[in-house]
Parts: sequence; structure tokens; C-alpha cells
Amino acid sequence: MTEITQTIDTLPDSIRAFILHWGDMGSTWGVNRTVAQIHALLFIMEAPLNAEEITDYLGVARSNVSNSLKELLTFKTIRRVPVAGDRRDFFTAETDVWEVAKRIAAVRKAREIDPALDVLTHCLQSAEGDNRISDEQRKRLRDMQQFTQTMDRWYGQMERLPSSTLSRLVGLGDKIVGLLGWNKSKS
Amino acid sequence: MTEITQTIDTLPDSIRAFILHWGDMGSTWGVNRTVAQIHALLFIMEAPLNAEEITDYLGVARSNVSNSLKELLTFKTIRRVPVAGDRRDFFTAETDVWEVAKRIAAVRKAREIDPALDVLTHCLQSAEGDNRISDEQRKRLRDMQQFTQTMDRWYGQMERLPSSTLSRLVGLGDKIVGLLGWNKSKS
DNA sequence: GTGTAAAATCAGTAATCATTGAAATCGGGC
DNA sequence: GCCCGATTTCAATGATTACTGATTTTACAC
Repeated sequence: MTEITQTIDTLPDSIRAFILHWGDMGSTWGVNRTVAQIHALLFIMEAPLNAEEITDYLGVARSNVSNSLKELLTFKTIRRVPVAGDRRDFFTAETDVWEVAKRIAAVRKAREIDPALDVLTHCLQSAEGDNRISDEQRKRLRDMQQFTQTMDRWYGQMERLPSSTLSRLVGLGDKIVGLLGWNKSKS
Repeated sequence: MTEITQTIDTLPDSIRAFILHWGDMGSTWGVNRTVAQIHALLFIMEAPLNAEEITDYLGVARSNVSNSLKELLTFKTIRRVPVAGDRRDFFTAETDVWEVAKRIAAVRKAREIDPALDVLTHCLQSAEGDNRISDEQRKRLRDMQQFTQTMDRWYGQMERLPSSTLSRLVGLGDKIVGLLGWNKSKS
């Protein structure tokens, strides 16, 4: 009989809390619980884990782990690593948090922002030649389209920056706003 | 018998497409379809609408409209407006897209980022005094916590800026990256 | 080739979330 | 106070999504 020695209860409190709460967090951001928990587990463990170890730690079905790993791979927030003398697949997570952020952003841009931009651009085109639509309505569609376009570019830029630069740049946000004396004003 | 003259089919193609696709979009961003559709409808219509008109336009249950309006009100992306000689509630959407973005950001910060930061800060504290946790693991928790903190501040700043400033600032993103010569590099 | 462990697929089930329609509550006019 | 339309609440249903366990496929060892 196979003893399971790797369960979530064997982990230190802080790590267990991290994995569990990260799972919850994920749900609110549109990532399902298991996917988020596996990511948290791989992020915090130093040694690569195989699918069965993950199954044992999290107490979910093997097939669930398999599918979740596939999803994480498409996000490129984890990767397969070979372990000498073991033909099973082992996985580790990207540990540079800014790199993780970039990769998630890239997927969201492709999956959500790009299509939205297409729809808006199309709406705007068909609105141009429609006299049932007021100038004000056209303006509103245009505003929305431009906003989406700006966001699209912003996400696009993110992908190109090395994570160290991105980190510094975002960290600078505070200061830029401060220097320009814009932080005092109220809309 | 009451005739329904306000249905989604009576709207121009581009507007109908906008409302319908915005609803879809919403789902992928964690907002439910009805909520997103109502927001799109109010955003694009110039005159304030009451709950029954919304029900007719979208063909969903009256109670669904009621709940969705309540949610949109908590986001402050729509508001009640009084109409002279009519005791029913009428609603309009905020039309400044940057203002909309700010308000959504504010709610997400409060609902999702702040709690995440609390959890991470707590994990980090309990990790400090636990000798089962390696220095590397402590570093990873710290990185994650700092990242979340940076995001929290970033969202916080957003709230304070007038939307015109925010628009210019974000629009400048491109140029800042370009000027600093950071756009050429690859991580 | 055969045998075997690992991984992926898939159909069925469970859980979650959105939506409905009926019933209860609110609030202004009389 | 009572009435009546407007609005909200709530329990039940429907739809979607996550998850499981059994089955099939893959890939390596021999």
C-alpha cells in the first residue's frame, strides 16, 4: 500500500495559507481554484514536482492536475523540467513575479483585449454610415474604442520590457505622479 | 394589453452589436452578462432609462435588472437621475470612459487587492519565525507581497487622478518607454 | 515486437453562479 | 390610516463550469 506523505497538512502554516488563499484569490480573478493552487504550490516549492506529488499535496484528482498543468503551460507561468533518471514530467513555476505578470498580461491581451478592440472598431465603422445614430453616440463609441486601443498598446508594451525594467517603471509610478504635481488635484 | 416597442431589435445594428458583445466581454472579465449589457445600454443611450425600459430592451427578468442595477450602483458606473413628473427611478451611465475605469479599479482594489495584500503580509510574518522555511522561500513570499503592494499603490494613485490627467498619463506610456530607450531590449 | 508506468481524454456528476417568477416591502398620494 | 404602482427579496430552476474516476493513448524499457 502506497503511503501518502506529501499532503497539504505537512506543509508549514504560512505556506499552506499561501496556497489556499492564492487559490481563492484566483477565483476572483477568473482563474479556477485548482489552477491557482497548483501555481502557488510550484511557486513556493524549490524542487520541481511531478503530477502525482501535486495530486497528493492538493488532494484533487489526477486528471484535474493534468488539465490544470496544461492551462498553466499555455500561460507559460510554469515549465516542464527534466529530472535525471526519472521519466515522469516534473514542473517548476517562473519565480520572477514581474515575468509572471507579463505572461498573464500577454494572454489576457490576446484573449480579451484584442477581440474587444475588433468588435468596437467594427461597431464604429458601421455606426459611421448610420443616420439613426447621433453624433454624441458616435463619440461615445469612439471614446470607448480609443480607450481599449490605449489599453491594448499598454499591454503590448509590457510584453517587450524586461521584467527588471517593468518593475522599476511601475515602481516609479508614484514618483512620476508626485513630480508632475498631479497628485494634489481632484477630478 | 401593453405593447413592447423597445426591444433590442429596434436598435441600430452597431448599437445592438455593441451591447451584445459588451455583455460577452464582461463575462470574460468577471462581470456577469446582464450587468455588462445594462451598462452598455445606459452608456450608449442619451436619455435616462427606467428599469422597465431596460427589461424590455434586453428581454431579461425585471428582478434581474433590479439586482444588476444595484451592482452597477455599487461600482458607481451608473447613477439614479430624477425625471420630472415621474416617480420611477431612471438611470444613466457615466460617459467618461476614464472615470469608468477609475471606479472599476477602485472597487477591484478594495475587493481583491487589499485582501490579497493582507493575506500575503500575514503569511510573510508567520514565515519569518519558522525554521522549516528556507531563505529562498521567504524571498519568494516577499517578492509576491511587494508586487501586490506595488499594484495596490498603483490602483490607489489612479483613484486620486482626475480622469483627464489619467488619460494623458497612460497615453504617454508609449513615449516614456520610447524616450528612455527601453523598448529595444529583450528580457 | 510485449509489458508497464505515466499522461491525456472523456463522459458523467457535483458544485457554482445566473436568472426567473412569485411574494413581500416600500413609499407617495389620498 | 389605505391603496397602488414601483421596487426588492427570496426560493426554486436553469445553465455553466469544475471536478472526478474510468478508459484510452503515449512513450519508454526490455
